[in-house]
Amino acid sequence: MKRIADSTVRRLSIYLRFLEEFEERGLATVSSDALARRGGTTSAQVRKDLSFFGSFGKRGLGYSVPELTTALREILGLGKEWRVVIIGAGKIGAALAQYRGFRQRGFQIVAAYDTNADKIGRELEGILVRDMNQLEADVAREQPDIAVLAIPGEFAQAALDRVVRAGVHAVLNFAPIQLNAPADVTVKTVNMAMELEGLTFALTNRD
Amino acid sequence: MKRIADSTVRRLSIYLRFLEEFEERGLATVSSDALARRGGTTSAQVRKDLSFFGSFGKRGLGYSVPELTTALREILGLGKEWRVVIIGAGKIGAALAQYRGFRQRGFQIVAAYDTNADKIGRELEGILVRDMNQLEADVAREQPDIAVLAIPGEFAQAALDRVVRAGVHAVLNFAPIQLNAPADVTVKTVNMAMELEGLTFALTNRD
DNA sequence: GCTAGCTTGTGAATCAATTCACAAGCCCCG
DNA sequence: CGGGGCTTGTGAATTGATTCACAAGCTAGC
Repeated sequence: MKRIADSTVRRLSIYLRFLEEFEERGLATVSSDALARRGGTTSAQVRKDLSFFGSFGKRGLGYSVPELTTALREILGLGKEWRVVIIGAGKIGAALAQYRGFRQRGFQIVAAYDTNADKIGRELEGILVRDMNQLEADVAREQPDIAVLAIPGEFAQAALDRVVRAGVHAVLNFAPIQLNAPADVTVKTVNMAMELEGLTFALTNRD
Repeated sequence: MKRIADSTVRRLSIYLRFLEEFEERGLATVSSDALARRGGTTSAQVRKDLSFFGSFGKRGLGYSVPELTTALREILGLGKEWRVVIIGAGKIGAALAQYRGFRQRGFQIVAAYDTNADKIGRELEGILVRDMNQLEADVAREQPDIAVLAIPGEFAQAALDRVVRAGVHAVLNFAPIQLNAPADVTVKTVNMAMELEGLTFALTNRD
């Protein structure tokens, strides 16, 4: 398949959210223009994005809301239940563990890990906190799909290396640091410091 | 000034982080190539990014680490102390309130707000939780620069409208929802669901 | 079953971002 | 104090993403 741009995938995510909203409101069909308006983009963009994956609409009518919803779920890989482990049972780990959208969208949090003896054995929002030393053995047995790094920056690269070596191919990183991973591993970093600097830049260079 | 792309600003943030690292290690100068290698980009990209803002290097030698650090801080608007309010004193609000990088980089958290009577008046990581009803009066008096939305999606647009009406021009949104704001307000959204879907897309369409 | 009115899907055109490539400039060494 | 070895800064070229624009196709109404 032709390489799909990151920006396209992000927009597909957005469209899916709107489709779910439309579905709730009982709409049967939706036009590329309606989707575009709702999402602050253009109808041509919507159609182009979808065209990478096939033909989902009916000319003159638009897209069937349930059909396009299903198609997007499939494209985004939301058809199966994904197993997630959280590395780090601190405040961020806790916020993630209780995040509704996680379970709602078919992500099952298998376990959390920490090195702090006070935390190991306790529960974090109903999820058992395990000893980081068990990580490799557990991953080999339970084959989680995604690891979430919720630990300080100075430990993040080492933790990434460990989960990668153990066989995880997708990592969501909350540590404010640039990580290096092999090409067959996808890493997405959520870096609050960077977002804040985007804001201060905008504030400083306004008008 | 020519409009600067978002991607450029993000990279400047990254460079700044590396420069701080280099400064700690005591390096006096750094070449665009060294910065590029550290950050997974190209030396031409680094030079082009910087060239939008001026000329910071010496040919044949590279960039003075402290000088470029200072220049980037200035460009990104990190020269002053910014005042931040957190809307929502739940788990995410708590994780943000205790986030080290926040204070370290000159962001002062002024207050948190919630509508839940049980939370109002308590402290969240040392920050007073105030009644959401006071928001407008407080903002008028204290003039915070940035509002962070750490509330469920269904309340986010209303909260955004309120902080904007009160005079805030920069918002960091953690609610998993697309927000609409006037052109003179910058909104950055951190949407975990979207990042996760980027991962499942990659996992699904791998090889 | 024909026409009017929409809306899709997609090449072509435009706009934006990245990479190339090289003259200009600086430093160090002899 | 002149030449060799680097590295910057930047137009030009390339690559990538978005927007345009229109033929093709569907629906509804009569």
